[in-house]
Amino acid sequence: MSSTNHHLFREQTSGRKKRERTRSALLDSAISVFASKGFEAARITDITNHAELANGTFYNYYKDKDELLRDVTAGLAVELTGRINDEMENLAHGPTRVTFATARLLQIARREPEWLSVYLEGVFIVTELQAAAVQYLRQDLEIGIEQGHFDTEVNLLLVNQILSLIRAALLLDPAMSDHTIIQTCEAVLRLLGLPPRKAAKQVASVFERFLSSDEHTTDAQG
Amino acid sequence: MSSTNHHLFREQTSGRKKRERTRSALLDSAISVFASKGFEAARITDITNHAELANGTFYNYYKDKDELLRDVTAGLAVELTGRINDEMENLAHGPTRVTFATARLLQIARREPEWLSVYLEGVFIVTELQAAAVQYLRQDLEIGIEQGHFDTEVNLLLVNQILSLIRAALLLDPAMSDHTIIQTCEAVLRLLGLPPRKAAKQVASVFERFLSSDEHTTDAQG
DNA sequence: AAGAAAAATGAGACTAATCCCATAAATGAG
DNA sequence: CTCATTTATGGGATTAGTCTCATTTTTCTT
Repeated sequence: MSSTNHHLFREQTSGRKKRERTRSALLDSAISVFASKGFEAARITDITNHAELANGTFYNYYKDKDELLRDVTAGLAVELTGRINDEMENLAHGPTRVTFATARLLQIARREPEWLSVYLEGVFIVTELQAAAVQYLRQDLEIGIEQGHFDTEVNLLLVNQILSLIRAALLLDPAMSDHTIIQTCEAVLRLLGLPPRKAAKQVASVFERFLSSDEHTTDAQG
Repeated sequence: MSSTNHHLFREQTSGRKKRERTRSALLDSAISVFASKGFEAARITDITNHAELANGTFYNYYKDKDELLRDVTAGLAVELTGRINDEMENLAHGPTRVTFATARLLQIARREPEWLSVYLEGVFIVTELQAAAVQYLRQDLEIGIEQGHFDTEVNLLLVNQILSLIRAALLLDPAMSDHTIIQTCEAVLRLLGLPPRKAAKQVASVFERFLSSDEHTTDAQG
C-alpha cells in the first residue's frame, strides 16, 4: 500500500535482538496505519498485517492499542523535537530559534508526513505526554520574550495556537511546499507579535542561512 | 451525562409533525454523543439511547452514521455562521467584522461548547461542506484587504489557520473565558497582519461596542 | 371511535473486532 | 548439534456493533 516507507524504528534496531526488531516493526506499522486511517479507526489486525505478523503477536508486546500509541508517540517525540533541538544548540536569537524549529519540523514532514501527523494526533490523545512535547517550544518562547522580540504572554493557549498552525499546514498541504512552510513560519511570528514585514525578513533570513534547498544536513553549522 | 442540554433542533420543531420531532431528537442526541466521544467512536446505539429511542428507529431516518453527520453539520452551519452573519449586516469595517464574528462564535461556544466542537469536526470530515462553511469568512477577509487593513493573501491555508485558532481555543478552554476569547481574536488579527497594539485596540473596541457582558443581543434570555 | 397510515420497536442474523492460549517455530548458548 | 528458552502463530471463544424486518404502537382523519 504505502509507496514510501521509511521505518523510523526498525532502522534503529536492525542488528539487535529479535524482540527489539519485532517491536520496532509494530511501531513502524502503527505509524503507517494510524496515519492512513486515524487512531480510532485503526484495527490491531491492520497493524499486524502491515508488519507481516500474526494477530496474536501484538499481544506479546502491548496490552492494547492505547499502550501502543503511547509508545509510538513517545518515540516520535524524541525523534522530532529532540533532534531539532540538538540542531539548534548554537542559536541564541529567539525569533531565529522559533523560525528554525518550525521550518525544520515542516521540512521533516515533507519527507515523512506520517510522522508528524501521528505525532500530533498522539500528543492530543495521550495527554500525559503533552507537557513534555511542548517543553522545547516554551523555552524558545521564553528566550524570545527575554530578548524583547516577542510581544505576548506565554501560556498554554499560545503554545496550542502554534501547534494548531503546524497542524493546519499538515492537513492542507501534506506535500509541504516551501510556500506552505514559509506562510506557516510567518504566521507563527506574527502570532508572537512581529509585524508582517519583520516576520517575512526573519523567515527569509533563516531559510537563506540554514535551510537552502541544496543542503539538508543534520548538523546545523553556525 | 450532559448536565446542560439545549436541544438546538428540537426547539425548532416542537409543535410539528412527529417525524420532524424524532429527527430533531436524533440530531440533538448526535451532537451530544459526537461531542463527548468523537464521531468515530460514537455508536448508533449511543445516539438512540441518548434520544430514548429504539436502535431500529435510527434506520427509519438515516442510512448510516455518515449521513447523520452530514445533516448535523449542515444544520449547525446554518445556526452558527448564518446567524452571526445576519447580526453583522450593518458592519462595513473589515477588521471589525472579523473580530465580531470570531468573538461571537466563541461566545456561542461558551453556552454551547458541543455545537462548535461538533461543527468543526464535521466540517473537517464532510469535505463537501467545507467551501460553504468558510464562505462568510472569506468574504470578510476580502473586505478587510480591499480596505487596506489586512496585509495577507487570502488562500485556503489562511482560512484553515483561522479555523485552527478557533479550534485551539475550544480544546483548551471549553468554558471559553473572556480571556480566551480576547486572546483568540487578537491572534486572528495578528495573523492578518495587524500589529499587536492595533489588534488589541480593535478587539477592545468591538467588545465595548457590541459585546459588553450585560447585553447579549438577539433573543438571549435564560 | 374506527380504520388506515405513519412511526417505533427490538429480536436476531450478520459482520467484525478483541484477546487468550495451546502449540509450533526460531533462536542462541554450550 | 542439542535442547532450553524465547518468540510467533492462528484457531476460536467472547464481545460488540450494524442493519433488517415482521410486528406493535401511535397518530391522524373522518
